[in-house]
Amino acid sequence: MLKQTKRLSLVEQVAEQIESLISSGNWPVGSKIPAEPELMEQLQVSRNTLREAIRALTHAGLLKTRQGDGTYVSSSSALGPVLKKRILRSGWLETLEVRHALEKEAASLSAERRDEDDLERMAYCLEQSKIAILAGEADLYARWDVEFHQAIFASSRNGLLIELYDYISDSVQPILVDMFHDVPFHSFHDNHTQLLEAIRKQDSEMAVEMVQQYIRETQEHFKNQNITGGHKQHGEDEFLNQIRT
Amino acid sequence: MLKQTKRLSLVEQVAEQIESLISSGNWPVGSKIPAEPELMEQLQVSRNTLREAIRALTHAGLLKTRQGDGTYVSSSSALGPVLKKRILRSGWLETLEVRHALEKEAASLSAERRDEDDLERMAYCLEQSKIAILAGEADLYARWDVEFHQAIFASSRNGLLIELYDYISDSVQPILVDMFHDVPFHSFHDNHTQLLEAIRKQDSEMAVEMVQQYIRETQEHFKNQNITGGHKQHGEDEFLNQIRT
DNA sequence: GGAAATTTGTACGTATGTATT
DNA sequence: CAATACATACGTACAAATTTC
Repeated sequence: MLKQTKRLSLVEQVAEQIESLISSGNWPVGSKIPAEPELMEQLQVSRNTLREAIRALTHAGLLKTRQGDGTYVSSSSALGPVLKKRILRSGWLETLEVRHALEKEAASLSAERRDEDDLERMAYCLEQSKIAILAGEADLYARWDVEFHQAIFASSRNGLLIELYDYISDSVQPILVDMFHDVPFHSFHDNHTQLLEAIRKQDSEMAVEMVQQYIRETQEHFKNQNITGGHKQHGEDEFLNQIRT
Repeated sequence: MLKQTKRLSLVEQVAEQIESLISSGNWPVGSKIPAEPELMEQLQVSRNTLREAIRALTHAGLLKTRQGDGTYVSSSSALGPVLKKRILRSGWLETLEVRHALEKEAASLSAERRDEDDLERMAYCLEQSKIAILAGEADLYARWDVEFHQAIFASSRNGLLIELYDYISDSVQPILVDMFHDVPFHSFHDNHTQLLEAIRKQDSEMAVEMVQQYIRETQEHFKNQNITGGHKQHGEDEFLNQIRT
């Protein structure tokens, strides 16, 4: 029943062009795109056609328009916004379980594929987090903890895995930052040090075991806190969402 | 500080309404939605406003319009189409690695949470696949194999996990069906039988081990076939990295 | 407060593809 | 096959709301 249209509609062509301008970096995230009259001239289309294209990308989460001001790039990929919207309908536990699945895979792949630069990057992140611990700065520690995990994912050499983790990780970041206030930092730091060592020795099984260890600690925290709800607490502030994601 | 922009744009309101009609099942997948004039009347908006809303949902993959015919519902969720589009840019190996990450998690969770109905369903799927093997029907076996895995995911009780698997699984289905022609079925069937047994005994570690076993067989097949991966050239890099192990 | 810039919403006309008579 | 009706595609023009300076 489904037939493939040989020719894309004009609106889709325009949307494709704009999308490629965004993904290529010509229109960076946060930048203001040209006004309607100018784009009409450059793309040689009518206002209605241009508006439908922009509306499509706005709905997809790539653009944000502010009446009386202009239209701004809010994301470089359509996957992020959609995934985040879906995650809002899930409970914290569901989201964390998916995140953990990705973390175990990344640790395993990292142990196989990491190079010296990767190891150096991970070690640097751990050093910085150690400094943050000694200074007692929870926020700073959380930031370097995230960087550490992202370094592991980067060394997995799997772009899809990296991207999925980024979006899911963003959505559960608040709850994890909150957790850092109740759980002793050094426990995670010791674990992460062993995780790095396993990756350095290319011991996939040990790396996965280390990931599972801090996952268990995270889950213990959830049980103690008796958190059962969804993401709603952090979902209502979507209105004052900045231009940048 | 009265900051909140109280109202969504008219177009977004219309899009929301249509989206909820789709996700609620009032407009099932494959059905034809009312024509523009009728929707204009029902929603009390102008034609352009309605068209922008429909265009947004069309771009998101929820609707498909055919000039001269009408507009049809093509998906009940926005996540599926976007994820599939993203996967097209990845290599087969990348996609399979993510899929495997989800499968391991699902097997582990299933071992913890499955009930008797779940076990019954899984056992039934295995029986049917056994029948397909004896009849020598590869397509039929592939279908029941998919059903078996979906039964495992269903018993993970994690809606996000289930949804992600569905979309990713769809995208790699062709390559897996192809693989069934070269790999002895009974090897997978024996493995799956043990996997079911592990889930029945609520032995998470054994369940994960069984998943990893058939993953290894799948990867062996890829090495032998010298498949360079996906629709993109860069997929070859990931494959070569995988070869090194 | 006012003027300019920008997006929003509406109305109408024409063209083109599809199905039906 | 031709004619007709219907549905979507694309274009122009005008008025309104919002933000910035």
